[in-house]
Amino acid sequence: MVRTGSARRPAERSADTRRALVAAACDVLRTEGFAGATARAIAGRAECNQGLVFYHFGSVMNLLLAALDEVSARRRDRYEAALESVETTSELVALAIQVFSEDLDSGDAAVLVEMIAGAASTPGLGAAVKERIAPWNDFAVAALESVLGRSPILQVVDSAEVAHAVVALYLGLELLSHLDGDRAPAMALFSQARRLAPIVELLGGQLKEER
Amino acid sequence: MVRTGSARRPAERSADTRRALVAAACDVLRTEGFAGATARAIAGRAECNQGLVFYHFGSVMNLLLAALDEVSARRRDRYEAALESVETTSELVALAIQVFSEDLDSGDAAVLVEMIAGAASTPGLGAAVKERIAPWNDFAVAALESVLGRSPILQVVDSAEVAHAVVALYLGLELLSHLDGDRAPAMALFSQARRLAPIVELLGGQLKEER
DNA sequence: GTCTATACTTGGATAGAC
DNA sequence: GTCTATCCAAGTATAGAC
Repeated sequence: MVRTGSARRPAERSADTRRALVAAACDVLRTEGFAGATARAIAGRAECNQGLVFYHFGSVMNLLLAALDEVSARRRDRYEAALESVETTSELVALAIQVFSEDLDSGDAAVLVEMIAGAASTPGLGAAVKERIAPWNDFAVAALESVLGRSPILQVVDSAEVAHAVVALYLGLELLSHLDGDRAPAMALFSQARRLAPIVELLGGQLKEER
Repeated sequence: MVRTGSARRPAERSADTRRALVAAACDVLRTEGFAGATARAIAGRAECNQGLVFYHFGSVMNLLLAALDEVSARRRDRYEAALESVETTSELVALAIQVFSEDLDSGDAAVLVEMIAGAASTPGLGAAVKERIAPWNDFAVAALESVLGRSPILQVVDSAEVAHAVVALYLGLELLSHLDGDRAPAMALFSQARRLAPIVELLGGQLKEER
């Protein structure tokens, strides 16, 4: 018989606590920002003792990086799965909008932004965050190239640079939505993008007949 | 005879100190981020006593807001002056690139980003920052409308939404450049935009002959 | 107006009991 | 593994001397 709930085997309890702390770290980063992400605030949110932050992660910074890892891994999986089903520019735009919306709602984008903006305050944190951002950029490049692969549009724009712009736009929209406490402007932009996608498709010579 | 340097009339010394603290606050926000912008760090950078932060501004947060005011006012003046001489889309893009580059180099963009990202950690700060962002958005809208005024392009995109996207892109590019310690990707994007501007001009029916 | 000194608070981190 | 208690450093803010 396997017991459930809070009374489990030690190894499981430990894993539960780690998970709770990581989840709480994401939560606090989202709601209180990097400057508010203290050991006590996070442990309080996880409803566990403050000392456990240091027992499990050694330092607050390591816990925050673990939170960033968690978010990065979760999103990469989501992105890659979604990308499989995309072939046209319109579909890519729809996917991007879907994924952006999810990240704004879940707070994953906020975690990313707070860690990037907070990186300035701790030596070495910048490099660690940078490593964890790379997959997001790589995904954007891959997504663009999988769709624009043989399109003449690549003769006029560079996919790596467009990907960089898309990531920047993503981060900036999160900053503004979070400040406003209002996702409406981002959503309005998305619906414009949705309407414009077929036009880009046309310009790129990606009419359905040509595939 | 007017004395210069550090020995001046009391009122001038006071103003000098305030200016030094505001400048130091910008500097620290840029290099240490919001979380590193403490009274001691700022006073140290200004080479004055820590207690003067509270004498002149009452609290660290007020000083940071004064720094944001300073940056906002300075940039608004710069933008408005530059906007006067702009008529075509190509000119607008060139202006935007010029202004973006200046803000990345001077660190004004970093001040803005750090204050927005840091706003989450202090109740009430979000609203204060939001007020100070409004002019930036207003400028972007005015710039777009002054150029696209009678262009048919406004029948397919909304200038307020495009302006929002431009501001978001601006903030996102700052986040990424700052993390990378490298403005090259942003600059590469700018040069792409410069090449693409004439195409947009063409699509928008803004050929020189038509003016 | 500025400086020194200091009260008070919060946060990172560790030791030791359970 | 978790909790209590505690140390120490850093931060905000104020009082009082100059």
